[in-house]
Amino acid sequence: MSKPPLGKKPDDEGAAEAALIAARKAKTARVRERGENPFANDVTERERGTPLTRLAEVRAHHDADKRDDGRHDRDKVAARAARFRVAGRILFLRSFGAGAFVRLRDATGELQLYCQEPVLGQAFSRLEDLDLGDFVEAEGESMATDKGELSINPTTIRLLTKAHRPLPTKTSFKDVEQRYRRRYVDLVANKEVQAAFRARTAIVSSLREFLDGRGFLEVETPTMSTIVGGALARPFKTHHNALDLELFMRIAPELYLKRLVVGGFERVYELARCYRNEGISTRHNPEFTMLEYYQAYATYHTLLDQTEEMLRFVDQRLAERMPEAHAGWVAGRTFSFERFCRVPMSELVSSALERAGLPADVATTVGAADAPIKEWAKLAKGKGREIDWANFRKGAQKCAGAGEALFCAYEYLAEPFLTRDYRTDDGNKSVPVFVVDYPLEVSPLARKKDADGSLTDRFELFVDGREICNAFSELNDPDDQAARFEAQVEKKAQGAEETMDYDEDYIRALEYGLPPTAGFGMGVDRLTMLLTSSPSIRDVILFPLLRPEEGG
RNA sequence: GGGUCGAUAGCUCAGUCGGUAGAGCUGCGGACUUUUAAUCCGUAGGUCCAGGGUUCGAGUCCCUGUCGACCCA
Repeated sequence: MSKPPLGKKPDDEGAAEAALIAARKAKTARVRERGENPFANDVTERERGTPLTRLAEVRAHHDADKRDDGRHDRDKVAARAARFRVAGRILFLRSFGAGAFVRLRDATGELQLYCQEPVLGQAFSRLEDLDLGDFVEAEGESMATDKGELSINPTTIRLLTKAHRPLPTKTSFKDVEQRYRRRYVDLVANKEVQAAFRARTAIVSSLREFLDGRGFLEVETPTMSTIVGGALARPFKTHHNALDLELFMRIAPELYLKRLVVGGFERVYELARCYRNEGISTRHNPEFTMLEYYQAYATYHTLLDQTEEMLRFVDQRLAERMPEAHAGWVAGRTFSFERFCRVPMSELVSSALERAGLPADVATTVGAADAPIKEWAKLAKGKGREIDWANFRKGAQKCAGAGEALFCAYEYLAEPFLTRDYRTDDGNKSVPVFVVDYPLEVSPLARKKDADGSLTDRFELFVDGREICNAFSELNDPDDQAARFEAQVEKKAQGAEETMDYDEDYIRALEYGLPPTAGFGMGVDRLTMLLTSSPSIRDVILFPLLRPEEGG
């Protein structure tokens, strides 16, 4: 690292922080003067002659020595005492005249050292060079204090890694922006943060387990492509120099995965990092992870059942792997997976109208100049339903056909009230709702219903009012697909930004034959938010996109 | 894009009516041999987000901007 130019402040450090860092560096120098390495490396059994024991293993060794209150019995621990070499980060440091408590943490848990001058001898003075946040190694017999705290009574202790920057104090680290910018500090300082990310990993691995167990093949498809497809969203652009090619980061893996079904992989899935050049909010990060899977010889009905199964499976696995945290999250949940509802979109609209006390033709006449919107608003308000009439009307006026109008009506009349309208029998929790049978116009890749060509064999799942899954029976008629691409190109020509490109190679693939197939997509980030009761997507993405720091 | 709230010590936060910048924790020095947010004594630490305005005087009032959080689209 180079030094900052003269006259410029080093980073954003104030003088006070610089002083804290200088004080720690002085300790580093003292350690060096003693001939010790403040960034030691010789920690393995090969160098030390004894194995390093994880903190949880020390606890496990004395598991049977616990009293009824969960503390440790001094005599029992003494009877089973053994010598351990342990290492970890100092989370807590308190010294007395001739004694000191040092609480260590490693990935498995925490354990304290009870350091005594008579036992450590000259090495006791080394404690002066230790700070909160340092990594240390200690070796000694296990013991319990009078207060029943399992401890190590070290005969040796040494610094492994000096932390030059102070960790936040026990008042904790709450500045939300800094927590995201310095996630490494957030993870140390805020315990529940680690739990959310461990949950994310557990969720992803149980999704794999679920699909692998059903004969799905996990694949990886391109994240850069010359064509934008598979969803409706604005892409990021990039450039390949050697080929002088403008490329787009993928917004969805869909079209590649279906090509693989054409090729004979009848069940494929991808945990796909996707990129969408859109706003940032508590539910949106520019890069996010989507699970998509495709299953030949299945329909969206198959996937309705499978989705319920999958969500229950994942939640069950999470409960098994993180029982304590899971119990806490479940207690905070306002939804339940006990029962799911399946309702056609048109029915959602008509029943929403009924619940709001509105006439049946609202959806078709809201765009008209003489629509009695004030009157309707009054009616709906009387039923406790605040509808965004201004935007509803604007949206309705832009609708090209009956399908778009139905979708618009659903968006404003029904979707905002899903959690209110669909509840468990006791009324305490919301019930997840499958919104079934989407209009053709808003579903450019889904198969038309055989019985009604204005609708598609498609559903979305809303849990707790949030969209989690999108799935449909795939459109496999190449001519129909070509016509839908053309409609998208037409929209783009008229200025629409969220459209798909015409993908000739995909049409060619369909011409070779895509068997009847059902496809499924789910936001992994949003699922994790849901299961861990996290209010923001940034709580489940380790390094969310942030504006760069000044001078950084 | 619109609205609400916020930015003061390394961290968490006070700051009254506009009148010398505060606390706890952290740090540093000291006391203390079983602490769990220890306790006690001492001490250090500030571009009050930036710019402009009002005023004898602005952390405080006004305007503009930057950044952030939340809600809505």
